[in-house]
Amino acid sequence: MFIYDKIYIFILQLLPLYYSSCMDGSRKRERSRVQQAHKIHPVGENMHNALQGCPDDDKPELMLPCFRRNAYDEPLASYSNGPIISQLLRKSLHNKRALDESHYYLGPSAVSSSAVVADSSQEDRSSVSSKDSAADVGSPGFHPSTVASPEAERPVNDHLQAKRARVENIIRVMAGSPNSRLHGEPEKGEMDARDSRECREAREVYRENKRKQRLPQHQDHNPSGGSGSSLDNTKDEECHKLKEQLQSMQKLLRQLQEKFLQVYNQEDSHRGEREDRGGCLEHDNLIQSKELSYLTNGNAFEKKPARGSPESKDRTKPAEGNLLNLRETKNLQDTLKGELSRVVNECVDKVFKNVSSSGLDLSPLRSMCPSPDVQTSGGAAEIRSQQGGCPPQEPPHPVEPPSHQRSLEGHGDTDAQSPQDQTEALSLVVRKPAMAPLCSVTPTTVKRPYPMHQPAFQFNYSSPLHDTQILEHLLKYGPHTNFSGLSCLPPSLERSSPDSGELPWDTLSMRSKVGPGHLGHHPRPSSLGSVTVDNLCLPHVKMECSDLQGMAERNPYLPAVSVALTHILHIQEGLNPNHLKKAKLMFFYTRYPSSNVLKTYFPDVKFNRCITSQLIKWFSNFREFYYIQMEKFARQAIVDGVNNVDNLSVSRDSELFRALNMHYNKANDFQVPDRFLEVAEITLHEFYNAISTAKDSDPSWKKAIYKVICKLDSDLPEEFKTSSCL
DNA sequence: GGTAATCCTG
DNA sequence: CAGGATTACC
Repeated sequence: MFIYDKIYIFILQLLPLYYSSCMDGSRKRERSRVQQAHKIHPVGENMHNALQGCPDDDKPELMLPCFRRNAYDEPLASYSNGPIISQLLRKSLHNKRALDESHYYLGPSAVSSSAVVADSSQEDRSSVSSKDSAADVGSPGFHPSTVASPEAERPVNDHLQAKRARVENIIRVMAGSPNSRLHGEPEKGEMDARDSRECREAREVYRENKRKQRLPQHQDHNPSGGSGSSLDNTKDEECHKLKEQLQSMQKLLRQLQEKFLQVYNQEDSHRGEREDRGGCLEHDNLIQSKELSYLTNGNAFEKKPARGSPESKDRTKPAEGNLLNLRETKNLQDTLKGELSRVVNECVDKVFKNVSSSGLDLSPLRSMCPSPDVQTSGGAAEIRSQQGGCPPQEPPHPVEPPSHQRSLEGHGDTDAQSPQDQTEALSLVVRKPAMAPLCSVTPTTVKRPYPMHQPAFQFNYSSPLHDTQILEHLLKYGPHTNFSGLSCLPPSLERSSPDSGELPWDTLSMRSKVGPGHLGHHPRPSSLGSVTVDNLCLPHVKMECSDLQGMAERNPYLPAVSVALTHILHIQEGLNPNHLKKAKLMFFYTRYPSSNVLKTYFPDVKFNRCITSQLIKWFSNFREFYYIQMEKFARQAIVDGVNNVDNLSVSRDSELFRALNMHYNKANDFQVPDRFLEVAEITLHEFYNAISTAKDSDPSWKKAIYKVICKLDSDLPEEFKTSSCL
């Protein structure tokens, strides 16, 4: 089996999970649009949809050894060079020539050593034939060429370059920004696949929603979590899958490394023979060595003589040649390690970034996860040191960092849009996901558009996303948590495949817990769903986290995971500032919510006696403020000489409303329902009448008013139920 | 007795 | 907004 075939297959195996984990914002927007059109909403999908969810939706067999041409044709067209793989393949070219020319040049059908190779080759051929027929192995122009003749080996090089280009492009696509797909309209097949996928999602959501709505909502406090068992099981499964996929990824890496070593050990045995074949091979080896040394950041090869230099000619000496081989092998190994490490890390980063790119600020994530940008520069050193070698770090792709930055900057403005970021006392070690409080819950439009809350996406963090938030949420809610109410998830992150262990990062499809940005402007197609009630069993999660963290720490290829998981251990529960904000907004509808209502509308809160009391206390405080304001303004009206209650009205311009709005809707990003104005006016009238009739002399004169007001509660919009953060 | 609402205080 | 005290209700 030839090295590039192995690389090729391996890369193609990695590709789907890359795609599955990397989804760009435009895709999400597109998805959102489609969802709206279909009146369905995005949700966590089961893993079964993983493959269909890939950009290559229509190629579910992508994971199989027999790859369809389309699986890599598309990436191929988008990118050009890939130094690392280029070097590897170039080297493999020499190896092949030296080892067994006929073996390879007989064509794919003759390659019987491995069905996988044969399939791959055939697929290669078919894939290339259309656009690259000149390089086709089986094409007429392709003939076994003598190694010594640079001219004659041109067809070979063409073919190999074609393959190399594909591998490189795949690598590049994996390593680079998935935004490449953004620049074009989604293909029809993709769209169709997506639509069908979303239909499945909708059904899934509906089921989950129904399940959630059956959750006990009575007030009997159930600290153990009435609905916890199944959810905990789900979380169990997700964590387990996550671990399995991590291991799968590691295994793939190891396998590839071993195969590389195997191939090159084999190569060593033929080294002398090859070297006798003439200067051409030697020349190419020199080129490769030199370029490898360049790519490997030169620790081992930095002193490598320049191409064609006198010193290089001496390399034909056996001892030196062997030494070189050893070093090349080592270097190649390191190169591969480094490259794969980078790719894996980038996959991880992509996962996080795409989660956060759903309208989230990414900067915190970048600071947390060694992003590819970082890795290729300063971070590379760390990785090298971790690996004990010096995996070459390919110079940063000229395109990639900008694309990342673009995507980051695209949402960067969300970073600044935290005028109302809650800073309330909050727990401590790790902040709960700071959800954007900025949602207009009413189905109507917001009073006015607030540019700062106009993200490109439906949901959006108003404050920088804490680095642990996503992973915290992942473990808290599980990869398949129904975030229907928070349907900001990139489609890619909602894919997973239970029956495929080859999608290691699919279950990293973290659901970010974000708040709806502008419900008014983006009628949320998620009314069906609701946030899965969190009955997190914290000790369990901690255990799982520990496992994951241990894995991550043991695996130097996953520094980002290691770092991230380290933070997960501090997951805490309870009400967070966003819950408070939500409660305040709910007050516009209900002044006297029952505990059942609270439980219904805070589905992401694990209710216990303390939490319930706290929530009730919140509303009590809200009422207190509300009545104080009413009394104050009623007395003021009397002082001001208002002699008719009919002259006492509450409008959005009135001082009373402003005071209330400032208290419950400080950011003023919520469209206060008109009903609240009516209730406020009624309350004001009640106070006015009571005071004007001197009923306030009675110590309990307010009770009558309370009795009236408590009947004026209105129903809460569904949006409150479906989203934990508004 | 338990729960929750209100009142009061910080 | 939380904590404590008081009160009301079941």
